[in-house]
Amino acid sequence: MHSFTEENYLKAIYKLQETNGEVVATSSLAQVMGVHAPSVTDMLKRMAGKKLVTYQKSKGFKLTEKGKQVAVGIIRNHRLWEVFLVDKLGYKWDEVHDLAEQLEHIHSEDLTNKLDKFLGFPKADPHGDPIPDANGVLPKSKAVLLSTLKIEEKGTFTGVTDHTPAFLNYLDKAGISLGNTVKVKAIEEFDQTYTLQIKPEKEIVISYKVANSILVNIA
Amino acid sequence: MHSFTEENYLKAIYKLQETNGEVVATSSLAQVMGVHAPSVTDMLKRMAGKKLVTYQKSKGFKLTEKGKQVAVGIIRNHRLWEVFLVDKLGYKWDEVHDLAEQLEHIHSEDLTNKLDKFLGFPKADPHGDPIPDANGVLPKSKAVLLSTLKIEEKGTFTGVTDHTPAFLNYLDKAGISLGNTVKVKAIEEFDQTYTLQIKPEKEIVISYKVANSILVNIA
DNA sequence: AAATATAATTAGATTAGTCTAATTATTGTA
DNA sequence: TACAATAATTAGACTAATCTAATTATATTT
Ligand SMILES: [Mn+2]
Ligand SMILES: [Mn+2]
Ligand SMILES: [Mn+2]
Ligand SMILES: [Mn+2]
Repeated sequence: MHSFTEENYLKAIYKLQETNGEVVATSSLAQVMGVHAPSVTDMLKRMAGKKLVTYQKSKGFKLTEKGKQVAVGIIRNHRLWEVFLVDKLGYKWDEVHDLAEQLEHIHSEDLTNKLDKFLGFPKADPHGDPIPDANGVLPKSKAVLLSTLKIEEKGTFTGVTDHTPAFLNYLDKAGISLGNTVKVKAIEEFDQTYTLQIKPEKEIVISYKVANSILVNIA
Repeated sequence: MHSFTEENYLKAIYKLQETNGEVVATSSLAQVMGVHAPSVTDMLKRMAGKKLVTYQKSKGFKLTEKGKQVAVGIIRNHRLWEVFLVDKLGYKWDEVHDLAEQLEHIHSEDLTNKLDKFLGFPKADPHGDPIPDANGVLPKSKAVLLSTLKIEEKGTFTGVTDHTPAFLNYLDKAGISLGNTVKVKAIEEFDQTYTLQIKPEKEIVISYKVANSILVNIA
């Protein structure tokens, strides 16, 4: 079908479009793909030929509907495999991303769907990211950054925006896990440090940087 | 580490060495890899440079110890994934080979070992082929071809030498599954057709070709 | 608007893995 | 042993994905 490389470009474009708007620049893509700009220009021209992206010289590019379908399919694979690794094989949430980067490229819709069923049709991966369904529909999340909450507001910890093992490990050590209820007890004026209540009698202090990497659903 | 292509060459050489003796010919390998002879010469020269095989111009090649280790590792992956697909995802034994051809190339010893544990350290894959342990040790099987049994001899069906879906499906239809006890009731002089007793009161007739593709452990 | 800085593309090369056509080596037979 | 058949290698070319260096296009300042 498509090469791993093409699939990785599609995924990267998809994610850039999600966060940075419709049109993606050569340089951004080069950066996230870890290649130099001319490689991107070349690759994208080839992919435009396959109708996976639209491309106008020096104007950037965006995914076609077809390209988007493929991208979402890979993301579905990635997140389902992450659930498998954590729920079934006992991996920790900070260990699974690189393996899922490999497993996401196994080409079989049937396998993906059987895996989905085996896992009990999970709605989110171990990091709280939503899993597209078999039709490529991605549930729209209404989670917001913890850093947008005001004092006394409450929410449920549903995801992270930083997926690095370093950050995930920090959360483990701090005792914050997906599903926890958090209530903002105080926000330090000077440096935006947050004091949170998690569990009835546990209070913790986190930096703004941390609060800005945590997603919550407001209660 | 190694490319998928290299891994597939190693696996193919390993299997050729198992069945056709130590030294492998360019043409045999070209045939099983589905490429033309010059591609093999090229590839094998590169692989000799990496000390995966030894190569003497026009004299054929064989795996080094290092090459053998890699090959056995891939085979371990392949067979464990086949067990996963059948035992956990509900695939049938004739459907899993091509998926395992993809999954076997996931690079992670740790994943392989966790999968092994999750599956309960199986000794054999769904086709009865032995699974190498974490040290690459492959249990030596003493299974023989059903076609070597004499009248009134009994055995346990433990594997197949033909892995095609067509043959596996035939066995399903004939009602022969791994683990079944078989007893040779008659062998037709004219065409070597076998009459077998499987289960207390069930007798079936199979061709020589079939008897020659079934492995049994003599009781 | 012109000058400068930044971003993107083109040109030309490289590597892995493959091909076809031509050549050389090995093997089997007369 | 010499001749023919078969097997293997070399030569030269192609594609996907990458690179560096040079060039062109766009954006930002003065
Ligand atoms: Mn991930
Ligand atoms: Mn994830
Ligand atoms: Mn198989
Ligand atoms: Mn098998």
